[in-house]
Amino acid sequence: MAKRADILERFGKRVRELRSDAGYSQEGFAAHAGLDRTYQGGVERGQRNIALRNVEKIAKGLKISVAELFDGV
Amino acid sequence: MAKRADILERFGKRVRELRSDAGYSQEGFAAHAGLDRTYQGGVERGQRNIALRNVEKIAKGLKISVAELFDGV
DNA sequence: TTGTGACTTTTAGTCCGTC
DNA sequence: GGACGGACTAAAAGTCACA
Repeated sequence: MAKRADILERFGKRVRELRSDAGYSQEGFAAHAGLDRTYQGGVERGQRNIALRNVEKIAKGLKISVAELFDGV
Repeated sequence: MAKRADILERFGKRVRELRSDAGYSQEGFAAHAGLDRTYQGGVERGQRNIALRNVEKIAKGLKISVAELFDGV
């Protein structure tokens, strides 16, 4: 599958920025958002083709909209 | 799993609007975006928890950014 | 032109761990 | 605090025939 991971990488990078700006560790944020800690790490590394429901969990965990989460992605 | 399908439904509705505003049928758009006709239909009906790579296909098919696609969702 | 159920294959997503 | 691996289960991807 995996052609170029760009959208996943850009998304992961964006999540990492927002998550760390919010003062969370990966593990802390994952617990907060209701995700697995290894999954969160994989998303931030651009290795996970995350589905919409989990995108929403991240947006909610960051207290922003999904559109904002994709801003610049 | 499935709590309320809202994000999927709202996303599907948004896709349907944009797709039909762009003058495409489901079938025509699906072919254009590289998806199956019935898959596209399922997305628009909020029945598919679509992952990021396919979200991107739809955004590209509509010639907008993913952030724009989620605008108002 | 779209909805829908059913189906197989692939991958998302969880959970254990180590470095 | 984060990267990464293995093994597993749940669910997404993708396709079909029929309404």
